Amino acid sequence: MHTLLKTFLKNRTQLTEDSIEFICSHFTLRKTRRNQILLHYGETCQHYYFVNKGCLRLYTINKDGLETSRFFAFEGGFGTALPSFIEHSPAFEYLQTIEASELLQISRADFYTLVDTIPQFGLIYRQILELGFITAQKRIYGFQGFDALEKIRWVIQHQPDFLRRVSNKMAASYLGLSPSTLSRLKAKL
Amino acid sequence: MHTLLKTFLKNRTQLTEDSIEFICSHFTLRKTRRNQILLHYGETCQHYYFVNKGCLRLYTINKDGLETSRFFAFEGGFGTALPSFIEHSPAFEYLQTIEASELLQISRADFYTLVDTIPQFGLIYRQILELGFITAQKRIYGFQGFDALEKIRWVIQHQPDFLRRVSNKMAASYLGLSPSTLSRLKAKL
DNA sequence: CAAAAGCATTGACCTGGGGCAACGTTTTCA
DNA sequence: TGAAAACGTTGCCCCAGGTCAATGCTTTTG
Repeated sequence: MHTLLKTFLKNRTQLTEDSIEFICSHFTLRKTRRNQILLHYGETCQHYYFVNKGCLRLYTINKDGLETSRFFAFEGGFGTALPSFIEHSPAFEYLQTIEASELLQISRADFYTLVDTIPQFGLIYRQILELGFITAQKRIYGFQGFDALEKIRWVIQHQPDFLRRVSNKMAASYLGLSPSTLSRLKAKL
Repeated sequence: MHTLLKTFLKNRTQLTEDSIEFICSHFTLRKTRRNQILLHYGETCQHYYFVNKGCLRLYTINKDGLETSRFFAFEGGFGTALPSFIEHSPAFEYLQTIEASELLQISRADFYTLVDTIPQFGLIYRQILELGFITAQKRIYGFQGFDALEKIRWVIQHQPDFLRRVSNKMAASYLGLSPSTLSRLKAKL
């Protein structure tokens, strides 16, 4: 059950088998259905999730009812509503699994206890933050000045499975395009 | 010379006077001119900067020669080309002071030594990362679905001094608008 | 397993905001 | 301090990509 998570941990730091077991023991399995919502807008996020199977999506709905996808985590990735989780404040976003999924979840309290007591785990958290920061920057700034076609080429290049895995509608809302435009342009390669 | 930095540190954690002095002793003063470039595209960023006076800008120039401003740090703020600094790799951006400025700079090596040896400083770094992450998210996702006028209202609301302090051109490149559009819309309040 | 709801695709039409250029003002620097 | 360069503003034109709607396909659910 914790195989994938253990691999994740081993790939990032030197940790003894015992520490790894100890860390893993704080993660519990949660099975979810397609389109199941884990966190509603306005709720405070209490868990960090590791995706064992399936896919986690972070999104918002603006005042006009328009959905915007912010982030997707697939197998082997971590995800949560980070601003809410960090600041312990109501989220301005939703968290859902877009497929039937298996998540390993850890509570906020346990998470920060591990961060503060196991230096290696603190390091992993720092890496997650650093990487998250960099990835977000790259996506955003990489997109700056891109037209619709360039954005599509960009995802195909950087996340080859993305368009296959995610619905046209969600992909469009991630790229900041209308579903029609994405559909039209995909038809032209 | 280190007054502002000390205030910054004191506001964020409990640190003894000695630790604060010790931390500050690693920051050296650097005076720069208007439009002086501190880091060129392709160079590896070796310093973290604290702005004592003036303003630091992070920007890129794309293949068509178009400038995009990514981030501004004013008095009392930290700034650097974070992806390059973190990954110790060539930057895909420039760093400059857009006014004559006084910066307190710390070398990458010293910075990470402090992070690793003074837990409180590690905590401050974590806070900077968390905050940077959240701020970036808010700016980006806050802008999603905003039209030009809404973006302008957003900065006026959240960074009232910004439009006054920064040239029309730079503000436009930060907001993802053309200078003409920004100019036109400012005229209509 | 059939009705209903949701999604993808595509055509017709429309518009926000970008590009370009002209002109006045401000900044730069020899 | 004066010529040159850079910037801000504004008018005119145009197009990438949005909205809306029709059609057919796929998924959901009672």
